[in-house]
Amino acid sequence: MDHIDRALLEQLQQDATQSYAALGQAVGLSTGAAHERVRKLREHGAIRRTTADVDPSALGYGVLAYVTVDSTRWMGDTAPEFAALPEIVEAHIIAGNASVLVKVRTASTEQLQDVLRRIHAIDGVNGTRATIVLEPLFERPASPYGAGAAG
Amino acid sequence: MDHIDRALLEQLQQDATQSYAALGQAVGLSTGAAHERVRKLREHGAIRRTTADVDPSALGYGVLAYVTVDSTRWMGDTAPEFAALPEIVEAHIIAGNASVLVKVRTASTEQLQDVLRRIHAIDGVNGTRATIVLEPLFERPASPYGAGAAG
DNA sequence: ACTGAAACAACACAACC
DNA sequence: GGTTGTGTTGTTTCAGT
Repeated sequence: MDHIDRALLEQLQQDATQSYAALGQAVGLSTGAAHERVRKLREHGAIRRTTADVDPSALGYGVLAYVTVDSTRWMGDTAPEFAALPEIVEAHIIAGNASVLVKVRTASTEQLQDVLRRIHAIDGVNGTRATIVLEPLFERPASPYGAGAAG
Repeated sequence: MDHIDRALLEQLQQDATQSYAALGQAVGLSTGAAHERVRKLREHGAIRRTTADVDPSALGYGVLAYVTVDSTRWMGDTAPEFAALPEIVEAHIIAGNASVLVKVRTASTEQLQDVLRRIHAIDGVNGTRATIVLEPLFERPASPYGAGAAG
């Protein structure tokens, strides 16, 4: 994981459709070498997958909310329960007042309410607090670059 | 935006590297027709881009936090200020107690503290509350499917 | 709008440095 | 680990329906 690998990752985050020739040129490598580097980045899990960034509103999901979940038990093994709700796009164990923070996309506030109901049905859950997003300022499908972290 | 388009979007979210031939086969279309459909989905913005999903920890970003930001003024025009901090991967205007919710990735808690310091330096900001993620249960780079929303 | 085929470009593998 | 070359595969365009 050197500076060339990081440059490749940055390029591929911006546009994963470009050819290995273009990719190589961007980082100062031949087509074959760029290809081999990317293959290894995939193999080692640095690139988890390459995916289409789909506009949620194109699918009718106009409501975005973050929900903190209170519980009466340890929630570290509840990933399957939350993942079973397709409207939940992220779930995290957090430090602080609540146990779990989830990110939810729905078509309507009615549907959001239904998701809250289903979260309440999960064993150990005894409370939720939803925060509705009025306007997304931006969502980068990206990890930070140029922020000085070491790989 | 019919059921075939939705099937294409789902396929491409799972794996954007597959060939148009495979894509067409998955949705019951010829190579050329699949290609034309995907071209239009890109053109109309349903597919914003195709991107590599990079593991943040591979880049040394092991700390994930959500920060609510309090302010003394309307924050609807502050997207550039927040976007200028590369560690901020999402920013939203929210309803509720705080004005803005941001998602932050850093290499360390020290670096997180530095981000908080720079958020405080934004005009109108008069408070932050950080919630540290102890363990991400899952993050889907996906919009929900099969959740009953209309396109 | 989809099909099928032909021209073109990119990928994947190999031999070598 | 890199480059350059070559057969194979996928992409892209277009006439026909």
